[in-house]
Amino acid sequence: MPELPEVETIARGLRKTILGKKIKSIKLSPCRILQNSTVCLSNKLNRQKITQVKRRGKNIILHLSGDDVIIIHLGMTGQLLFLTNKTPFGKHDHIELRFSDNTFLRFSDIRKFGKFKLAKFSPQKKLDDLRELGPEPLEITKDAFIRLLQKRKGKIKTTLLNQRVIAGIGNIYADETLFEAKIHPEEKVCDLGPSRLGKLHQAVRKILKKAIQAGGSSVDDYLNLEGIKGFFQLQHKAYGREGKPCTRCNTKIERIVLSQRSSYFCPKCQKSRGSPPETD
DNA sequence: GTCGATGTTATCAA
DNA sequence: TTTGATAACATCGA
Repeated sequence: MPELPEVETIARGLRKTILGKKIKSIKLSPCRILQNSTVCLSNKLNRQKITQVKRRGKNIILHLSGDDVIIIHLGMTGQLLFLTNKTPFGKHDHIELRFSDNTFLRFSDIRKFGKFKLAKFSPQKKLDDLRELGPEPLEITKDAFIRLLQKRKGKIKTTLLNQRVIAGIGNIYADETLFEAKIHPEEKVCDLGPSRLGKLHQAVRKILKKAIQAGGSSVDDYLNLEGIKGFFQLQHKAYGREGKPCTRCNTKIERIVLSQRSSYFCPKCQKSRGSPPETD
């Protein structure tokens, strides 16, 4: 499931493989992933160069030589693959850009929750798809993070998953982050207090950075551009570890359902304890 | 062969 | 305003 570290890994790969290349042709099988008409897409993309590759939350943004951008969201099972040989379209392959040096960028998506969209870019106006996103977790300062979260009413896990609050965190990194910060997923954000929110900010930075270094987590189907797995799943301490011993205290990791998703946590390390008295 | 789990976002209801 | 449920979709495993 591509979250910030996986998407960042892919964006870095794209800069190494397709930056500056010219689109020669495009191949697509119409489906809901495509947000534009196929005719319009082919016409507009032809002969354009990839001038910039960016990431915002879980979105990849390819800037083109005109004032167009391609916005890609991988959903749950979306994959981007860089190919140097012509290989036939499989059942789950949906879009392919062919570059003038006969290399290819292919978008595959088993469950078709991904998005591929061509949009107009202007430096003044934020793109529709990105406007509602909260700040980048690796860019926001500790003070701003605390101020941002203090306003929220819900449970901390649900809040971390909300892209409008903070962008790029999904189920895996929410669980890993809360484990690192020793916070129970069901704890109310407003009960955490500035000191524990500060710890959480630190944990978010630590976990996301380590995950990017490891090339992301390959839980069932994530692969990078070259088709290679990430390594961070080997360092997961909470996610997917129900019944296994906590790496800190040996207590069995528990699983509960929150916002219709699994939440894994250590019942001993991550006790709900409300706001401790603040000394300052 | 059926059913539940997987987890992202848009949309709609409360 | 905010939260919660549901649908979109395909595969895997019990």
